[in-house]
Amino acid sequence: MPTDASVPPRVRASDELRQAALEQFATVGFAASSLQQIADHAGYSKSSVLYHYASKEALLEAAIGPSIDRLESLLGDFVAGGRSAAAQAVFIERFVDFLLGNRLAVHTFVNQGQSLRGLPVIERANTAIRGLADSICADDASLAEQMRFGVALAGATYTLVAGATFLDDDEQQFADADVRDALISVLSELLLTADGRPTR
Amino acid sequence: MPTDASVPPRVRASDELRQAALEQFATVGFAASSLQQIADHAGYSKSSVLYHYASKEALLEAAIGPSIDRLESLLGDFVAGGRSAAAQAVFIERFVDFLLGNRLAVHTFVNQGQSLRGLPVIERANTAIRGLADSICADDASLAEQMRFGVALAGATYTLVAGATFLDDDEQQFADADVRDALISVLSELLLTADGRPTR
DNA sequence: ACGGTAATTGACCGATCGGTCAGCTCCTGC
DNA sequence: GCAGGAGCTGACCGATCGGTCAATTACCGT
Repeated sequence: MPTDASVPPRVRASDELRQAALEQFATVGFAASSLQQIADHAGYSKSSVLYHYASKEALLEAAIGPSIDRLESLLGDFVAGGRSAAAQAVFIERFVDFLLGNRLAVHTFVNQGQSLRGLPVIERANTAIRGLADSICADDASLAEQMRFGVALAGATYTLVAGATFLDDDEQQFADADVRDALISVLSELLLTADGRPTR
Repeated sequence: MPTDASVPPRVRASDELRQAALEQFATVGFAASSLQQIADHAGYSKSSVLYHYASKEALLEAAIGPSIDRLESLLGDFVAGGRSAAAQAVFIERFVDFLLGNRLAVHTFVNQGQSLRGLPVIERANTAIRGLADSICADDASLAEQMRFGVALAGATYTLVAGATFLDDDEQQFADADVRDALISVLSELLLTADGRPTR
């Protein structure tokens, strides 16, 4: 009789495994993550992992694919929406929210996008990142201009995503909302070129 | 009789192996680099690798240790030299030169500093990077201020070091000198706070 | 009560991993 | 001429890798 009172709390094994795999991939890397470790971490056997996911590569696809979808969607909206200062500001906000909401996945395909070349899902991620850089950076921009974009995107991503490694432990406890605001302000400062700042 | 006319051109096997290992570690990652691959890439056998270097970890130490030494030295000079705007400008220049001259090693210990935790040489690198962030960033800085530093350092590092993955192939051919100038100007813009810019 | 399917597991496979060891070829000092 | 060390290598070791497979369990509609 209860529509869904007893069913919803149960977590699906495939979801638990996918989450455990994502954490392993992000923290120790795809190559160094064994199916055995992932299974142990999730409380299943290695065979169960391979029952739910056809291969280690399929597990990576399931772990980071959705985040790449969101990035592609974000990128598509931006390309379609023009490059006015207002549109860029909106994009920066959405991009920071994307980073905050997909830290582990972004960490995985940004940090390992080079070493894992050849895997289809990684190629998709690299293509999206490349498109991101191309679309936000005018083709005729000077080298300094391009460098500014590169530093902003890479810096924001790396700071958020790998900050756990290098920042003070104190800073770890900053609320995401504060980090979000600070990051948006720094990115705006770097990326909004419509405010009359010349090449340099 | 010739003092060193015939000897110097010969390259030492240990150097060839160290260089091949560095390239493998930077491009496919430490975990995914096998001693066999490194040996093949350098034109030796796996046994030869283990003759010159006691272990895979010792090979990593030999490959990136010297670069970490230089980073520590750079950091020590900066700490001892005060934090005037002029000193910061000099530091930025030296830091960019360090990045340009140690791309592969920096790529290795920045990108894998988290996943390879526990290896002594990696701990040393992480400590140096942490010291870099602490020393260039005032303790009482606002979150936005700290974020600016984080974005600058991480962005500069990642842009230079992993840029090959995401930047246009066209940009690959920019001369190092041009990249150096552009990067120094962007970093100066972000890091030099003595020019009267307030927190935001 | 029963047939079927989804879920889970341990046993097992070939390949490859980092590392050890004995032996081989040189070159050099005596 | 020869002892000896440096450089280099193939054979080999136990461990672990990703992946296959058959068997077991639990739950389902009929």
